[in-house]
Amino acid sequence: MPAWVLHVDLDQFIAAVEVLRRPELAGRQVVVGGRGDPTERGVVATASYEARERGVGSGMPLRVAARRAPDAVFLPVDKPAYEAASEQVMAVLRSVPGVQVQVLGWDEAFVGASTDDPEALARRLQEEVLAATRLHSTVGIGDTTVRAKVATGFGKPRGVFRLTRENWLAVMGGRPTRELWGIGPKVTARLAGHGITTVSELATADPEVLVGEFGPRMGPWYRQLGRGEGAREVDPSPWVARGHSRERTFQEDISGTARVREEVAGLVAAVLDDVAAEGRPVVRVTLKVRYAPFLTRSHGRKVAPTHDREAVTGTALDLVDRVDPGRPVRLLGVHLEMALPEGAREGTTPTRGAW
DNA sequence: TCTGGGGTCCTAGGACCC
DNA sequence: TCTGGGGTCCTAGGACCC
Repeated sequence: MPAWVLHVDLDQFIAAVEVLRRPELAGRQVVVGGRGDPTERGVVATASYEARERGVGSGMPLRVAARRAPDAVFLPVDKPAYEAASEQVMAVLRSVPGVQVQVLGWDEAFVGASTDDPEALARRLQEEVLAATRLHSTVGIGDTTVRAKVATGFGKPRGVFRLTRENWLAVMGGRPTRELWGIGPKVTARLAGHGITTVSELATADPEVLVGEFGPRMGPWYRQLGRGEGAREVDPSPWVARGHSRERTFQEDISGTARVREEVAGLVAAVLDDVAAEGRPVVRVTLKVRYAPFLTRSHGRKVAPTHDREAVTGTALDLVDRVDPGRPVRLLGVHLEMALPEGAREGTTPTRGAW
């Protein structure tokens, strides 16, 4: 039996979870983001289809969303609720016999399986997730992770779509490179500078041109993306975080070394709690500063592997010395990188989290 | 209109060493 | 006239994704 990769993606995940516990919101314009106050600094995490019709989309400042959809219901981001729903969904997927599950995020996962009828498996996954959680999903079927992920976009909402070596170029060849997973606005522009604007042009691009533009690693990888190639199997091994971070955008810019130190100390304490839960030592401390209006700088320092909270806090506070005391600060962030566990594998292809 | 938060990985350039 | 040079570590920034 042939091996398949299925990409399961929940439809409107965050908005759907909110509507499930507030049925009166069904059919209304719902915008989830920040603390749910559209007069505050913050952006849209998810908008319901009804809100999207008014031009509201992910990443948009809440203030703009409120202007476009003045009648929308604004809700705060409730991370624990989404995590709980996500765990339920993943448990359902894992309960299916003979499949391997690779979680990509709250609302999506790769499912690997050998079957003669991948569409039947896709429908079964959708039905079981719906029955257990009342959440609808779309499934992309592919012979690689890249094709499965892209296929999902053609199945939305609540559908199933198959993309393989046979139909990849017929379906994707004429489309813009931007539609590929991992190609954003910057790379799109750089490709266009070489006359490469479609997927088929990328698939057949001169490898030397791509290496010259993007380097020996990313150049060949982008060409592979254009061909829909990638991993043929899912990786079910447990996720091992490289680091943890906390950052905070202030509703009003702050200033003064004392205030900055106070905020940094609070952020470090929170991240240290996350790190402690994993039991691995800290090996690098990075302080992120966003000055008004929007200039971002980072200052990092490698440290000898340590579990000592005071040492880590001290390093973070030392880094505050690099903050310009004369500029108002809009955001502060602390990132702690941890030592990898013994035997952790290093990636062999460019992997943005999930590839 | 004014730009979140939590992640991952890659690259460039300087320091340092032999 | 001469400006070595390759490898590795560290840091800052960039790009992308959900």
